[in-house]
Amino acid sequence: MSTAEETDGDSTPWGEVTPEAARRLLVAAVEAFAERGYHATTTRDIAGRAGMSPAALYIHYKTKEELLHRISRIGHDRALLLLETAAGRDGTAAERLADAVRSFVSWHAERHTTARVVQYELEALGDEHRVEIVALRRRTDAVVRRIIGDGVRAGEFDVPDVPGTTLAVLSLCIDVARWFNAQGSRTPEEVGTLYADLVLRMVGARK
Amino acid sequence: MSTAEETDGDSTPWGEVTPEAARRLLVAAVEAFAERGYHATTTRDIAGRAGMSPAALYIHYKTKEELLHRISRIGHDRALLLLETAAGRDGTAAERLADAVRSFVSWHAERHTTARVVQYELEALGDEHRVEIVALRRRTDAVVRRIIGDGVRAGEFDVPDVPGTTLAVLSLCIDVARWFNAQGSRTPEEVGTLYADLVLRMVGARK
DNA sequence: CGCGAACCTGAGCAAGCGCTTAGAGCGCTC
DNA sequence: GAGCGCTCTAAGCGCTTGCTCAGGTTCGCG
Repeated sequence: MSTAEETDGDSTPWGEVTPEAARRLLVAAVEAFAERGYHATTTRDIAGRAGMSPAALYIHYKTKEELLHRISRIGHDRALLLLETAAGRDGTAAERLADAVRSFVSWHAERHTTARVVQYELEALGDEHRVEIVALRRRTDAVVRRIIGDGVRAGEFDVPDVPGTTLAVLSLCIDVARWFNAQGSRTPEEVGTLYADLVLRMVGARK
Repeated sequence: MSTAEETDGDSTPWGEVTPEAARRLLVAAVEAFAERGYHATTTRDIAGRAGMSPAALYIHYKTKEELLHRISRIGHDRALLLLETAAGRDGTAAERLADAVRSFVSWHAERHTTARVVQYELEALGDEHRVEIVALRRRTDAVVRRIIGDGVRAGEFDVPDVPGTTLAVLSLCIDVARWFNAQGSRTPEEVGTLYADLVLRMVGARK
């Protein structure tokens, strides 16, 4: 944990953001956006949380919207990586689906501050940036749809409506970011396990 | 449909809001809040959509936040009424749960513009108003939990974690407001039916 | 030591914000 | 038909917003 730097795990969440001042600003922005929402957050608030003057923000980022885009891009990349890793492992469709849901959901719970911004501030992005992010989300959808489709073809699952069920599964997982509370009684891993079970039921996985 | 006025159904969505100018403003606010979010919406935009000057808004509402509160209050009341009606009917727990989910979800799809504001702009409310709305949401949660609990006690459902499953079911239903698109390929009723089936699977209802 | 690049601040600009005020128009009653 | 209450508008106030810019500090490097 101390010497790890670019191992791409979750050890240093914003390790790819340099220099350090830019990372501090970005972390401050994540907190502020998650608490109040993008539009209700001022650049003065972000700079203040990072211990800087408002003008310092514009040395590292062209606009407030660019900050949101960086957060959204990195967050989507990480979430997609989690899903694709689980989907690519060996095992039955049920095992891969459970694994994917468990890691995707526990990430949304563990890092719910980031996830809230990533999942619910999409519409504040500018047109070009939004197009880029929407493409990532389509890949996310495709990964889940593929696992469910595999399970249906293998006779493991009973799913009358694959696209609809895919949508519902992803919607269920994403919404964890909205309600999860760190002070609550469940750990991120517990929520991940619960949700993996619920999703297996949704696709009619044989026990 | 033509002569119905105060029958409390969904025939005249904002029928309880009078006078007509106040209703026009409220409908305009719902559209604007749903499209851009509360904080990104200006009072000039709301008044403009209602065909009035900005000052006209303040004859009918004390502040912009009061508008949001009225929308949120009426929307929560309606959604809660749908759930309680379904929950209070005769039938097995599975029938009541399916009924509740179907009507709750198809309302969120049909009136997704309103529902988006109601469900996702909670945090923009002032402290007192938010407390009031949160109380309504707890009642919503209690209704669903009760049906699921009934089903477990009757041996109809297999649910290891009732509070967790209740949370997941409501989360799934509510999130319909976020992704539903009127131009999409599914009707609100189709989504309601699909979701009722998925929820019955989640609670392990016997076929 | 001298110099340039990188980083940051204090002050502030133009624009837009929520909301207020003075008064106009209109339909109602007595 | 004068007076009154209700509804609405034009104008604008005070403030905050995202963002800029000239200048200062710090640092590595010759």
